Amino acid sequence: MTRMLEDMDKLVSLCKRRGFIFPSSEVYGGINGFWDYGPLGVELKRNIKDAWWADNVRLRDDMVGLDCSIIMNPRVWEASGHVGGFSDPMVDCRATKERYRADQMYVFAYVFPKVNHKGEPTEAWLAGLGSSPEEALEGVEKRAAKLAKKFGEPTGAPTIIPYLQISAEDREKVIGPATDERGTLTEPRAFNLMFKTFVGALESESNVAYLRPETAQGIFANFKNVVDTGRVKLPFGIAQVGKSFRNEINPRNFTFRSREFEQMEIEFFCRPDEAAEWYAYWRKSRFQWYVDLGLKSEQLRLRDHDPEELAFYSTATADIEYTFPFGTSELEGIAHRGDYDLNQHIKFSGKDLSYFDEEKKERFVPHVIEPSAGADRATLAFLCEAYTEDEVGGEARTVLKFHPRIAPVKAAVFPLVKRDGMPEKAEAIYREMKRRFNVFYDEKGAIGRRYRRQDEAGTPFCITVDSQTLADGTVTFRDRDTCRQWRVPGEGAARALDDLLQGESIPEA
RNA sequence: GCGGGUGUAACUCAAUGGUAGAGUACCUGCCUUCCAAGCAGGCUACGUGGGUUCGAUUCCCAUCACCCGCUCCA
Repeated sequence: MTRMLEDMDKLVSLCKRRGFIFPSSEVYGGINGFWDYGPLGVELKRNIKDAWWADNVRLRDDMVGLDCSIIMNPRVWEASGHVGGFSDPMVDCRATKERYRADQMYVFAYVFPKVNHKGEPTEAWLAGLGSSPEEALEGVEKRAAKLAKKFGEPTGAPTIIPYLQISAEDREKVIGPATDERGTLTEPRAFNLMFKTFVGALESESNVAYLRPETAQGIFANFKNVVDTGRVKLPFGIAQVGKSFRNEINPRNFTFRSREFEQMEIEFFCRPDEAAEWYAYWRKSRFQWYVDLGLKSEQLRLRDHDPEELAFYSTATADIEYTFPFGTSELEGIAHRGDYDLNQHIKFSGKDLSYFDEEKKERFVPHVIEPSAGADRATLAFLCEAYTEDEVGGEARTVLKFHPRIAPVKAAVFPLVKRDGMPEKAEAIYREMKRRFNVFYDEKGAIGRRYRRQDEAGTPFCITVDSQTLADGTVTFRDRDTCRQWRVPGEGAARALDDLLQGESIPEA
């Protein structure tokens, strides 16, 4: 009998109780949007990152790794578009996905003579862009003239209102600069996405720098270095795992949206004519990775973006989504980004970042497929998926059913009782295994209690030294999910554990 | 960002205008031959800062954190 985790509270308190995840700087009251990984959590997350690195980098012939600095030349963020509206209030258009500076947007309220069914004249609140109302009017006049054909000449000059002074109610009437639809503009918001800092002791505008909001740009910025030195040939990918920072307005849902988080990103470069194929490949391959590590349930899905949802430079994007207790959210995005990013860096850096194909004697800017995953989100999804409540011998138990590959502790070694030389035998096995696996030794309290403790930590196997061990040298192995036990020769215990961790199934009862 | 809620021990919760109690967990010892056993002992808390009051964990205000809904989400 298993049950899906129905709310996050249980997981949050388990994470705290067992040392997976703590609120950051908790003794000072915490800090919104930041979390710390405890002894078990750090092992879990590291195992997930290691699995990602092994499967996507080390075991492949077409991938190399990279580890870039978190603070980079601020021009990188101008090229990427992240620095565009820093500190200025911005307005988003829901229809066109464009973003405007609110202080450069003016609304022109026209009144046309044609009346509607209520007998009221037609109003049109047109938004225009410019550093002054006059400049903004230029773009708007044409659209007003078009409307005049339909509704008659406006009854006078339009009322000019800076967008920043529009009330929430009136905002619904405004027609965005690039649409004919009303009410698609959001309220003006300061967009301090990036954390700002200063390089050097002096805090002046000239030495402002940013903590990276994504690891991807470091890869693009190093594209030429890797091509020149890495002996790589298209198609190939560059992978990076590392911290990124976003000053989220509204961190929520445990670690899901944090201000400091860790990404696992790949930029896979290929010929433009092969990009669609590689996109399809990564879309499938990345989804399967989660399935193979245990996200087998219906909670996982792959969702293709609608055309109107795509960034303007992307021809296709898919999200790998997981249904958490708080809702369905993105674990990873796989985006076909075309040659947009490299071209941006070519433009801003003035350097040639094109690639010369020796075989075809062609020079071109490669296209890129970007599978971008969140390590913390993956960790959280694996925790939610693993969380199980069942019954053993009529007693409720909480167990984290992690895939052995990501389980923080691979096995626990116990003496059945603390006498007759059992602790010594058990500790010898523990010492031997510790050289290869993260294992745990425990001799305190009743055996059942020790098993349950390991269940809550997600330890897949427990190894117990008992009186029969003293007689014939065998130990018992106990499986976390079924509580089934079987005997294995003590000398072969490490190898037996290795086999089990490699996926060998447990013996039949 | 808006609205609502919560904040007492490691966890889950009580009580109280006169500084707090339980269960679980944890630690020590005894006992114990396989799934949270028992006995004895022990450690640990009123998020933070103000205010009212003779006295505040309790009332008020602020702040911080978390949760729920809306909003938002490169």
